[in-house]
Amino acid sequence: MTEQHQPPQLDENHIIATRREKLERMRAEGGAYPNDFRRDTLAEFLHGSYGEAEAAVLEGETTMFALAGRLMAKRVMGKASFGQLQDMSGRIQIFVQQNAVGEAVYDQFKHADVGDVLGVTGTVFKTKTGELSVKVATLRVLVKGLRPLPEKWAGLTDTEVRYRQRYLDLIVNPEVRATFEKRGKAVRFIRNFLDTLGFVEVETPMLQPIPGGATARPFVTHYNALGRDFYMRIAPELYLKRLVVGGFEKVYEINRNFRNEGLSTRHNPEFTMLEFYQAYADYQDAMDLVETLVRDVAITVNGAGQLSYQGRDYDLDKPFNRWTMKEAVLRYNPGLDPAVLEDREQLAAFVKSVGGDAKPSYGLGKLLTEAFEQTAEEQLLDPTFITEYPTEVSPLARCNDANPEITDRFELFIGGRETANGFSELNDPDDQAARFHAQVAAKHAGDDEAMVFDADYIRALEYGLPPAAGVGLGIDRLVMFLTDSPSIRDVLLFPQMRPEV
RNA sequence: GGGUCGUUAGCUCAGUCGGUAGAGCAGCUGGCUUUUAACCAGUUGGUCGGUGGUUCGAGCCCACCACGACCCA
Repeated sequence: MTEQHQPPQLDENHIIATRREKLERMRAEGGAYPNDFRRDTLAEFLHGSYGEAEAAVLEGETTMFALAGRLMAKRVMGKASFGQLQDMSGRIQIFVQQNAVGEAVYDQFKHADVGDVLGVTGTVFKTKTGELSVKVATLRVLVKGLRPLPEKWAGLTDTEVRYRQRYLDLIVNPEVRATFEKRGKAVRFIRNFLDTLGFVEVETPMLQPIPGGATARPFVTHYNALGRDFYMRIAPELYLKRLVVGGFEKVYEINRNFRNEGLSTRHNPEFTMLEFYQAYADYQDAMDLVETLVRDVAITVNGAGQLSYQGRDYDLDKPFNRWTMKEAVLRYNPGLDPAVLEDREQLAAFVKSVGGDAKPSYGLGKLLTEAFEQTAEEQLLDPTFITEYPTEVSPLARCNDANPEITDRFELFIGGRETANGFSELNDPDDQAARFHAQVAAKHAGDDEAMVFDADYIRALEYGLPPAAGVGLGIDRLVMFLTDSPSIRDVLLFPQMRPEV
């Protein structure tokens, strides 16, 4: 019994050792990891079909069902026992009687452990407390669980273990599964929403020779065959706009971006963005589309436009606020003289007074943005579009026709967090080249988030990018909001963590 | 990067003034044919995150390190 299947005892305790002994017994009897059991129903189906039926009616019910799942609770009383079986659809109680299944099988169930995967057949009935249950006819242990599950009452609460061992979190915390099902539903809805409007979904490179489309530090990797470094993309933007040049006039991509930043409850180094581009549309059209999309995704996922996030109520059915950046700064700084926003020295002093950065190289636009980020951003709880972003901080956006100091750009804030960013695209290749040069200069001046010159992108613009609007929308932050999740890690199945020691 | 808090049995947590390491659940043994945190009796299980230090003696005090949570940048 002690020979061939015994792996090195690295992480053993007596509970695991006991379960291994049970496994060895199963191996010896030739039934350790079978894959010939087939279920024909799910817990949810049984509840749906029989949950409302009277106990007396079910007594005549002879239909045999086969179901399988993880044993989540076990209550043994002499010669009759109850258990809870959990499958992908939910849980259902099973009732095992010695004189129904025989002494050997009953004994097997008595020694089964919470965490084992069982396959059972049987008929439905209701207990005297009225709980729909399966009266077991046959029962097999399909998979022996070697590690004990977390304690049944307090459960698994250690956030570190929950994130590192998400499978365990999913087994014992049903609401985690619900969050990720909502996430899937939201993404599916967004695809369907855009498809219906005639957008085409595409996939563009994640491994890029020149990182572009956003101001952020990229991850660097090495391409052996080419003998040079490549970058994990920080945004798909420049590729998607090349596709608009190529004639994909309504195009989108939902996929991962990578930014070389710290870890926090709001940031994960890889995150999911929707980006879409529409030719012959401007940022106002894009705002309208985003507003509809966000409202409808909430209704699809949660059933209503009204929802609660971290204890505060939100009503997405109401029109979203639309303020300019200056309006937002003045709104949250009631004593501030609007003239200050037009004077570089006074504005720099103000920015410093509210804890912002005011480097000598910053112009009025960058200082205004600092003031906005310091004093307004996190107060933008109800969905709010902020417009009139300074050109200085918007290297890819089209300048406003009436005022070249600002761009036709918006950001959407929900719950104090930036959730979407969109603008009328800059399609003048000479203007774009000039802004790239400014970014390159900023990079040389020490801004390691500044952009790199992308000559092919300029070449594409020289063929002619139709007038267009584009939007990036953070899926993770949207899902956080929709699922009332305080941390981005709660909406990522496997959030980035420091490696285990 | 800085601050605060945390790390004790498989899980959830206690641990007094520095003086032999505790509970519940889980596990094991026995009893129990409608339980549902089942119950009753008995019982196993510990490198107290790691490394040093102070001390006759450290889970507890000190230093450093690792990982995590929260706040700040």
